[in-house]
Amino acid sequence: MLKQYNFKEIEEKWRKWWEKEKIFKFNSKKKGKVFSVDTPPPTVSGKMHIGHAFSYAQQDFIIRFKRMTGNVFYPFGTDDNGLPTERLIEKLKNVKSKSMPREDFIKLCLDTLKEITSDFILDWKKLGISADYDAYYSTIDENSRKISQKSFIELYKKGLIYKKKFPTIWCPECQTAIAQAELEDKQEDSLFSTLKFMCEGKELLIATTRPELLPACVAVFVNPKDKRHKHLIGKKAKVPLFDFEVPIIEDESADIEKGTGVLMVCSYGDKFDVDAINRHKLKPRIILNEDGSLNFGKYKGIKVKEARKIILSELKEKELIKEQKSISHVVNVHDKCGTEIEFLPTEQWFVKILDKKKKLIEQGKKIKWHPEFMFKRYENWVKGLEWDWSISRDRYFGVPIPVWHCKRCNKIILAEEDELPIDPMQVKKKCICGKTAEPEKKVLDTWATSSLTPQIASSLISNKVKIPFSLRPQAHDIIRTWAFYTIVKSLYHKNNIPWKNIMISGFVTLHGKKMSKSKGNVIEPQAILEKYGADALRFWAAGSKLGEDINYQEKDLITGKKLLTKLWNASKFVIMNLKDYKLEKPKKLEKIDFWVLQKVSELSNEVRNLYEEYNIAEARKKIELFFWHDFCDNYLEIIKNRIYNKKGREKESAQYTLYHTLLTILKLFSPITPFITEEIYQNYFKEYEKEKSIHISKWPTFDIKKNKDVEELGNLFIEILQKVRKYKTEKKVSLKKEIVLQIEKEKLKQIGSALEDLKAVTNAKEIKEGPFKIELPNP
RNA sequence: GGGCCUGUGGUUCAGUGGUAGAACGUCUGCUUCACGUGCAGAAGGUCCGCGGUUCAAUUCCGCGCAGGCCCACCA
Repeated sequence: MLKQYNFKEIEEKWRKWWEKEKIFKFNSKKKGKVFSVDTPPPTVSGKMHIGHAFSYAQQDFIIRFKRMTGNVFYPFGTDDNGLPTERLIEKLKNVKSKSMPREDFIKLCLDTLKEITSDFILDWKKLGISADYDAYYSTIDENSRKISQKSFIELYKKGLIYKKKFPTIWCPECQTAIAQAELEDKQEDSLFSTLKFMCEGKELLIATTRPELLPACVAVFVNPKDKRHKHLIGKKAKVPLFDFEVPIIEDESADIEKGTGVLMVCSYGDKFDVDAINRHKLKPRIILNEDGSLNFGKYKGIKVKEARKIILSELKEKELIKEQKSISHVVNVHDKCGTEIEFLPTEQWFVKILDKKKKLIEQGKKIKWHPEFMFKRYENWVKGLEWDWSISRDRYFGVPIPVWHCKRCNKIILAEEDELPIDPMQVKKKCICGKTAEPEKKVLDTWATSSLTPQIASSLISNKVKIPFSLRPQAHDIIRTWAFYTIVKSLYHKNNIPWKNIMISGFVTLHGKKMSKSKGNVIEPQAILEKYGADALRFWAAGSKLGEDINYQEKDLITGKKLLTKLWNASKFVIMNLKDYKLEKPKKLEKIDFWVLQKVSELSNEVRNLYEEYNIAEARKKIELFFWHDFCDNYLEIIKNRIYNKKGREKESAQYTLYHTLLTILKLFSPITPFITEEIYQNYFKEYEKEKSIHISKWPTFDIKKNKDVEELGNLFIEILQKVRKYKTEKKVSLKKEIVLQIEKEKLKQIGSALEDLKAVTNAKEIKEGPFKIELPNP
């Protein structure tokens, strides 16, 4: 100790020591109620990003606090299968999964993950995330696969999972079905063309942005209330360029105001088309392949966007376009790759959710949301659901769906529980009819597994922690996926909520804008760790209200670093002056000492309540204000005289106060800045305190009865001190300049035995009785 | 179009039914004895606008305006 504070050296030292000594290892025998955390398993992606750093830091504050008031189960996992992982591996290894043998690609994924995962996790450790890294899972490991497949089988048996051939949301880039939750908006420029359909020799105008779907047109809708078009109902319309006829049908959904009031229905332009075609039992014309290319005639193999151009120019050539204008509209794209989605009828597996919306909202209500308004986002999402949860993906690297189909009798054969985990591609099964069954090739979407993280985490410790867990921490962007799906699974499997509390972090923005790689406004946490250290980064993350976005500014990290320096220097001073401290409580405490102990005791309780309420920012502010101003600027100045010049009880009283006040400050700060507080604790307090690490020490409590007189004395004392300081500043003299002080009789009486302290800290030559007055002595 | 969030000194943000706070920035001053990465002091705000409830509104309610996020709109 007692040198310059070197965060790099110190943070690395304690990170390694915590790990070696297993300070954060879960111990089911430890006393106290277990606070269990359904830790978010980050998607393996090479590097931690700033949003991770922000939200994991926020959850770690709560968890480190909880550890000081009880027992904690804080596992750690990585989410490393499914589309995001496939895309990562494709990028890292410059391959395409669909152009490789399935087995080879899976092996490449597993091997690559082995290479990169430990480096990836290291970022979390560097940030000081106090998880039990031994309680580790990967969402593709054997145990997770088993739990995930078991869940599939259970839900299938309960009739909550079904398979259906249905036009579903399809990504032509990733060539798989995806779920509603994976859609994103994207603003796109487009041409809005009014085309000439024909009906009984007359032009029938229909506007569209998707002329390439003309060959998939199956009907034309008009509104029965539309006087202009009513007479057309029941007749046929001829599709321009392709010259086939489709029925004109009355349907209320045709908006009289929109476009020309006439609407073409294609298989499939959007969700509306899917519903319309089902409603009228029309026969779809499927013109798209799975890779988004057209499948017929001279357009064979041409991708949608290219085909659109060709068809438009052909329409133009034949003068079939009445009118055309450029518009900008919003289209749905796949969140993983930004590709416009299509609707393709494929056979997929779904979890029933649409008929349980009400129940799912009720479940959400039973959970305590921090902040509360985040529940609304959940509720809105559930209310707006239009599809059952599509869980199958036409990909390779995921948890296999543990079923076989018999082509002869159309039966589904489920894997037995004791075979799990199983890859149906590797195991032959016979149907009872005797025929060899076909293995299911599709895999489960990654959310189908990560929605089981409470079960997976619990299984790591022989299910010693039950569902519901105490807390799910996560960011708000995945309420509609991770939070929602976990609530679904927990309801279906356990008829329970997955956790009692959910805390939701905001985003990190830069100049008010969301950070994103494409915008190029990304700040990397690794660079912050390098320059300012984990404690400073955490201190920054502790400054924002839970759920609110935080606007990144480098100056906030400088503020954090300054706080750490101050904490270091103050501790240095205190410890230096505790060399001859006898560890005993003096028989009688000086009044000012009692005043500070009383304050720190109150602070400890307040901060405890704030942490309990997830109000980290307020807790940080309270500790900071007390530490910097009450403790450093005032108290340390006041007791310097007694420390330097006195002996015996007067000094011991100050030493006792210094010891307990500093230790308390360190403990209160320790959830936020774990490294520096551990360093100071280990350097001095460890010798006298029982606990091996400050992070497993008890939350400080004081056996102090609040004394109003002492509080008033303290306030008066500080008021006088401030007046003296102001006087000296205005006179432009040093704060150490000697003065003569005059104080009213009443107040002198109140100050009583603290007069000596007052005299010393104001450097008063004498304190006289009389109307309040400050004077510089005559030269 | 619907839902939610935000709007407070130059900047970033706390906060409260009764004189408005912090950090940074700015200005002035102060260095033997933890820290000048410090200490002391100061300047700086019709708390987005308009209504309503109230003895009292920056705070509660309603309506606007502005920004953000999510959803819907893709004829």
